[in-house]
Amino acid sequence: MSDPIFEMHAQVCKVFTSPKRLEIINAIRNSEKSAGELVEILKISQPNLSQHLAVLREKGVVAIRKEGQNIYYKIANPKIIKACDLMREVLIEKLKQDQKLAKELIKQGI
Amino acid sequence: MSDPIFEMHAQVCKVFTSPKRLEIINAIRNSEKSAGELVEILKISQPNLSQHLAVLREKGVVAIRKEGQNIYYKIANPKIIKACDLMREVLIEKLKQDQKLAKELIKQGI
DNA sequence: CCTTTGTTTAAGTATTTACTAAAATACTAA
DNA sequence: TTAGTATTTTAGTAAATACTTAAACAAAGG
Repeated sequence: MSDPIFEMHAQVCKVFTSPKRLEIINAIRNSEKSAGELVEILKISQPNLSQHLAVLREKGVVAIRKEGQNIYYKIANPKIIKACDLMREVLIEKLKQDQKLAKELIKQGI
Repeated sequence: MSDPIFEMHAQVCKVFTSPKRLEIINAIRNSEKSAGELVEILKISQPNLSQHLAVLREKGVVAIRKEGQNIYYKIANPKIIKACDLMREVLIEKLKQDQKLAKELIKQGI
């Protein structure tokens, strides 16, 4: 077994490893949304959405507010958005770099 | 299938979801290390380490330098370290918050 | 109480990921 | 070329994750 802090750290980061969870995080980054609203936005089944929300809750990256029959979700810590955005930038920069390399190879006729 | 950008974003973030990969990232955050050195540090088998390095390479988060028989690994983009550190802070803050809540409950005698 | 609406949980299956052991590749030096 | 060291790749298996369907739970209104 690895050091428990690395273990926990890895567990928290699992919130980012599903495109649907990333879409949820993106949908609630500026304003809270109910589970029903998220179903509309993501266009997935309610149980599937609910399971992804459960992952986000268990890892503590979302906070909830109950109002009547609705449950509203929001991001628990703004650092989550910062980290998420940074990784998006890493991806974009890598894609640009790959594209640049590809162009150079084509120019050289390889 | 989700939007390809969320799909790719999720793929990149998989580098953070193994405690061993986090330990590798931590080990090379300040200075490059060879695969052999990393085996020493992590205390895992060379094939297992090599597989984790392969994940890091495929996602483009590490850069390599070959020197003789050795292959040195370093972080490809400092934003990866920033994102990793932010998620660590999110974890720490959550642990502190949980601890605080637990204390309050005990004080109330619940 | 019964029904409706919003949401979660459970069960089953398919896919993905991680680990172990064995084999292969790459480079260096004798 | 042969041997030795560093590293990766492959194959097989065990464990974790994601999705679908069906069932359960919770709150509100008639």
